Amino acid sequence: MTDQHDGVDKPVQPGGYFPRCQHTKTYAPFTRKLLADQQQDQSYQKRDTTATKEEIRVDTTEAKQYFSKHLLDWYNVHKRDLPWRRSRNPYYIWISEVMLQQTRVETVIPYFHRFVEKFPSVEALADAPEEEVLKAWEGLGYYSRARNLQAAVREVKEVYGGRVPDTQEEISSLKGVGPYTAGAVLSIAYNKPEPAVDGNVMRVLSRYFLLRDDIAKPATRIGMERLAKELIPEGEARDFNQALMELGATVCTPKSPHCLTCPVIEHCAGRMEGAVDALPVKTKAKPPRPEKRAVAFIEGAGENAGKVLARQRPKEGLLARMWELPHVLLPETIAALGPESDEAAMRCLSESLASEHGLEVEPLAPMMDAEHTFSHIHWQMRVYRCRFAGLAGRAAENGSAAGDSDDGNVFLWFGERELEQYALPNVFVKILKQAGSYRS
DNA sequence: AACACGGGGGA
DNA sequence: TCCCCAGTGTT
Repeated sequence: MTDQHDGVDKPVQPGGYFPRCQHTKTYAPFTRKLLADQQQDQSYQKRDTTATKEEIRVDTTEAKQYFSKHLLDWYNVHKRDLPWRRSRNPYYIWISEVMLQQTRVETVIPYFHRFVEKFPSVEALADAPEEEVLKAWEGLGYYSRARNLQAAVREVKEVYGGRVPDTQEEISSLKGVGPYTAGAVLSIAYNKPEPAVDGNVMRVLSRYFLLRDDIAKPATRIGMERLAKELIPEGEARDFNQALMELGATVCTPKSPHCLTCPVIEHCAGRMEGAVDALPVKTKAKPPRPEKRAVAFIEGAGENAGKVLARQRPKEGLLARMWELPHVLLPETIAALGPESDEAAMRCLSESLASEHGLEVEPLAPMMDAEHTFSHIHWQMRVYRCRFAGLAGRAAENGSAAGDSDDGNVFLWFGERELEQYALPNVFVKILKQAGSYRS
């Protein structure tokens, strides 16, 4: 946390470009104005008649104009050559923005190329089988993004005649399009003066304007959007919004920011306060809960020789509709026993698979360990080699479609061909690779 | 307001 | 290895 924010009123400090204010939180003058606007627009207008307030307003305007102009000039020289910047096709911009949610530029680039090649238009994506879209997203994470994107694209095709909407109301109503993505597409594709506030932007603004509000809180994002919108120079929304994000991504980085090359260092309030390293303020997420899981590695025989039995996950929830090796959550009583609990774990694996899926297996011996951390769960997995002893109700036939009643209960023998066709969470790709049953 | 939802990169 | 990153939807 910050060293400044101790809940005690600070005295007004003389000197400096942005003298500290007499509040429990120490804001620069125009910072206070931002918050005042947000909370009490009218009362602020009335108070804004004194000489002191007048000066503050002038200061604010200058600092904002300085920021916008220098940032824009910098961007025109230093912008990166990114695939989606070579197009103004709103559909491509949209794809890139959805992929860029929670995901780095370098990671997204190869996915973006493959995705637009495979689904070059709204119609192509709308008409594609969901399975193919999920496969194209494999490894990118947050798979509901892919599902929501396709649902939204189908709506664009049917309701808007294939044209990506260019109004806040319409585009925000699409699945998976929140405040950030809406602003990004409207500004970048259509040059509309809407803010696009992501993590980069909140970091940059919190430092430059010395905003100590917790960026994890929704109310802070609302305030940032208001500020970001004010900063957009007339007719320059497209480049300005990208400039703001570009600065956060390449200069005003989370750790060890490159202040000496920053185009707006001269008026950066965070820098002047020596508070850059402490900003932005963000409450920590709680650590992921640990889960011990037993995984069944079941090799086929006869016509399924060389294949491994996989299960399709339910259509809702974690890793929805993706494929995986069958596995079960071990109860605390077993998990607490530690590595010596293999006997108990194997019994639990066998019993759970039988009762939950009608899958009969005989666990033979531990094979390998694997770990996977989601943002909220930590999986500690032990893989057990198992002998296949039958699947109740229905044989594990390749190619059979899953009915609703089969949700979470569909099995398939996975070989090379299935690996190329169906999406698996990363952790299972790694397990299969390490098991040496398949080539990469 | 709190939680669910992946995976990658850097110190 | 551990720590950090961070949009949208749901409850």
